[in-house]
Amino acid sequence: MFLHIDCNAFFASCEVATRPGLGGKPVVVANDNENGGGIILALTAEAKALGLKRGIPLFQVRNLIKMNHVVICPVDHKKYRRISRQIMENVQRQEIVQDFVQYSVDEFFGTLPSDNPEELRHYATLVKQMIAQSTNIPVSCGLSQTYTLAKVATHYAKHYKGYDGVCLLMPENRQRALSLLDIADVWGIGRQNRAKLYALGIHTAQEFVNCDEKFLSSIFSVAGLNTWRELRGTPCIDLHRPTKQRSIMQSRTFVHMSDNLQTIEQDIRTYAASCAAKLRQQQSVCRTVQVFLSTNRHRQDLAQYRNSVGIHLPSPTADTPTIVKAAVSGLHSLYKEGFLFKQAGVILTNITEEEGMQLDLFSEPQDERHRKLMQITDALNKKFGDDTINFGLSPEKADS
DNA sequence: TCTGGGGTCCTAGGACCC
DNA sequence: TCTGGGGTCCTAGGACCC
Repeated sequence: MFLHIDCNAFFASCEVATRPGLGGKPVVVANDNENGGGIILALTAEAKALGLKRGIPLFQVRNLIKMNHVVICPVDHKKYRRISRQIMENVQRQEIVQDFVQYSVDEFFGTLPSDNPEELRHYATLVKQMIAQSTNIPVSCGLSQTYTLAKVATHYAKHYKGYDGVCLLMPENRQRALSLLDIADVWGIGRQNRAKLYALGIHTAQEFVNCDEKFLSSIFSVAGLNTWRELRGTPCIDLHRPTKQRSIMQSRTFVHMSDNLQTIEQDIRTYAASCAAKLRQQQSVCRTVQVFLSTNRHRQDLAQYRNSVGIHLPSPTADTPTIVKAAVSGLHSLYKEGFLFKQAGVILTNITEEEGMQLDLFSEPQDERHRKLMQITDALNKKFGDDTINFGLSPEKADS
């Protein structure tokens, strides 16, 4: 049986677990910036009870937050990654769950070697209790015959108190569970597919399951069909993924809209440099540097422009100056006067292993001095903090 | 005033080959 | 009436996820 473990309101739970005095209080985690922007990313049950929701901008609920003394915690991804790793290690050490994989910072999958409902429930409860004791993070567990069905089970474990955080979805109660589930709540059905299905009069997961396979394959891609098969009890999702990232991205929404190429360029340099550092951390090189630039899509009263460009490097590299230079040239090719920009970012793609990288016949071999410089920079930043040494962050020094 | 920031995979279509 | 017929590779963009 497949097991799915989902941390409840993970970011908010992490704050409550690590900051004394927050227990029982309404707490929201938001990517607040100095200007008061940002949106709610996670919230405790007490905050939900006040009518707050994930995804809404803080400025819309300032009064509600003030009146009810809601605690706002700035988002702290480092902390969440640390706690996530603890959970992972603790579950592995317990040796109950097999084929254990981390799916995201707050979700895990695995299998349990039993068909006996009571045994399964017992094991899942043990795992849940162990996580609560060792990290103070409440989790919900779902068990069923496929990953997708296990996530359905977790949905019920979360929303019905009677399950006490552990829900077992067996074939005999599957039809009932899927009849009560909105198709939009199924893993793999996003906004577009939901709209298509609603338009066809299909609203519940069971109605989707009842569809003819041939008919569905004319509307959906393989991903949609896999979801259909998984809901019918046939496992066909593989969660095995390469450990190294295949793209590395950094972007920001600006506090103030800007048409100033110089300041945007500064930001792009910073993003490109930190992407390059991440790339070296996983011992990889990239062949393409993508840059994107966008106006504020929420301001339909202003002229809109968004565009992106991919710069191909002559040979795969993780060299900061090379990547920064490419990103800057990409930005210059995108930039247009007469628009107020709100967001920009850099994405490194075409990532391969540093070992055995292919050199272009006509390109210069990687400058050994550059490599040394990168190594020393990374070592110093690791020892003394991320911003000890920066690269090419001021235009006049870009090529030095 | 004010609306994250990351990721993955798939597909359609164009360029190019013989 | 009727304008080859396969292939491969690459890329941008779209769909999904958290």
